[in-house]
Amino acid sequence: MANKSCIIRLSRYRNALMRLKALNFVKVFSENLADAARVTAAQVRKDFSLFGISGNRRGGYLVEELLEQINRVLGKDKLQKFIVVGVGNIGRALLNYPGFKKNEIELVAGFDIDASKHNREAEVPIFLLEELNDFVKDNGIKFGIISVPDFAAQQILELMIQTGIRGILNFAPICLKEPEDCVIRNLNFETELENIIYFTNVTEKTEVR
Amino acid sequence: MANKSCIIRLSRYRNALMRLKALNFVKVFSENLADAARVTAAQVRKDFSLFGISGNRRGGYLVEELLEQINRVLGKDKLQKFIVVGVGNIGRALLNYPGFKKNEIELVAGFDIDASKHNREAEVPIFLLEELNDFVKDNGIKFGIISVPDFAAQQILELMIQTGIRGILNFAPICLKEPEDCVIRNLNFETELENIIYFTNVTEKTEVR
DNA sequence: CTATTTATGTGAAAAATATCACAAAAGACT
DNA sequence: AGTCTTTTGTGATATTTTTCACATAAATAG
Ligand SMILES: NC(=O)c1ccc[n+]([C@@H]2O[C@H](COP(=O)([O-])OP(=O)(O)OC[C@H]3O[C@@H](n4cnc5c(N)ncnc54)[C@H](O)[C@@H]3O)[C@@H](O)[C@H]2O)c1
Ligand SMILES: NC(=O)c1ccc[n+]([C@@H]2O[C@H](COP(=O)([O-])OP(=O)(O)OC[C@H]3O[C@@H](n4cnc5c(N)ncnc54)[C@H](O)[C@@H]3O)[C@@H](O)[C@H]2O)c1
Repeated sequence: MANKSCIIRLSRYRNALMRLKALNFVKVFSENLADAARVTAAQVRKDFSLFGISGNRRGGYLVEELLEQINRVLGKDKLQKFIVVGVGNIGRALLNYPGFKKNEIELVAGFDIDASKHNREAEVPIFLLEELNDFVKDNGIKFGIISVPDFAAQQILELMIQTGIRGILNFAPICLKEPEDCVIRNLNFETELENIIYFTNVTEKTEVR
Repeated sequence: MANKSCIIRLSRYRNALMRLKALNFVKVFSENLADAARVTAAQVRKDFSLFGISGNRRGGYLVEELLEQINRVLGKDKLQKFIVVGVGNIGRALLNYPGFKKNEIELVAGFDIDASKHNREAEVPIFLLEELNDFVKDNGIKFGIISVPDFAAQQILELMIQTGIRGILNFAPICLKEPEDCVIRNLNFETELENIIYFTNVTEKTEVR
């Protein structure tokens, strides 16, 4: 089975292809995609090979066709709906972001315990947490985003699982455990910053060669 | 040299240790840290071994001491200052987040081309983009965050490099290339969501075993 | 129509990363 | 003081991931 980094790369190829398409490009070479995704050309071709995606020898790949094939792999052939729990700074930023819609991702509703965030008339409605269960079940939602404070994250995870959510992006700085039948990706900005700090310092020291 | 995932894990161990410390725990075992970071105990010990971090056979590790050692590795023994370019939804969320301060990370200023975002009296001041160069040089800032729209990202990267910034977290959905002497981490929410969509669908299909 | 060029597709090789498994150290118990 | 128990620390081993390198197919040119 494909691994996580492989799928990240597919997303990046896709991103590049969308831009090329917008510029009316017809063909693209593994070399080009490699540049866009910051990997080697061999990696690009190997990734495609894994999913049986093929181009034309000598002619490279047709942008339109390749995009379609990647879309199929990534489940972008249909709109994917997410709900957001925790409508604070991050939650709001996500709900306001217009870029998702262009990519077959839709954040359909927000949920919060704070009644002052409640607004069922908004373009993307914000409901009370108690309404989560019914909403998810009625609308067959499979995906959720956790953007509540750390101490509430585990509890929200359990609630989401109960309602039937199967894939979660977690912004709380707690490493949530993947239950049996659910995929979780923990994103921690602080960890990202610490990574940058470490590698910046290391390369500075290493440079004295 | 340590790799990226290894440093991510160190951050996670650190996060867990901070919580244990707050609860007045004195000792911790590799098994405990493994649980917190969702890895194996052998991995934890191997990671420590790589940095010459050692505990007491039989006695595990002393929380306080271990924390200090990890802090040293991660550069958390002194405050690390970041600037943020692009004070929109994401930029604002970051600048408002109080959690960074507790972890020796400080976002010291924001910069934006939009004059209406400008506010040099705010707790964290927001300056005009033109002021970036002097500010970074005068204050010896090494780290930056890019949270401008995708079309502006490359240009901001180049500007940051010129001013002397050496480590960057990029939120724009463009895979920026690492220049020679600079570390860049590209974070793309859409890619993260696509990852979740893919693996949720795959595990659903795989489950029919 | 044949030769040449060029980019793909993919096994084989190499490199990177994670796991195993167990000797060694140190506290606990008698 | 000696034995037992438990957990670390780390070479050896296994697995995963990436890169290499080249045969193969298609397009172009002569
Ligand atoms: N803002 C940042 O830049 C940033 C940086 C790093 C990490 N994070 C993490 O991301 C998460 C969200 O951050 P934020 O800045 O948006 O926080 P925030 O405090 O602005 O918003 C949190 C929201 O969650 C709601 N909430 C609290 N408990 C809830 C519950 N049980 N159920 C439903 N809603 C609940 C609150 O009412 C609030 O609206 C936090 O875990 C934070 O640690 C944020
Ligand atoms: N908000 C989200 O949830 C989300 C999700 C995915 C990706 N992103 C990406 O993160 C980045 C920031 O998103 P956002 O929602 O905060 O956008 P935003 O539009 O709210 O804010 C962008 C800010 O950048 C400023 N800006 C524009 N050009 C600039 C320049 N050349 N120099 C300095 N400032 C400049 C604008 O004035 C604005 O204040 C974007 O690249 C976006 O694609 C955001």
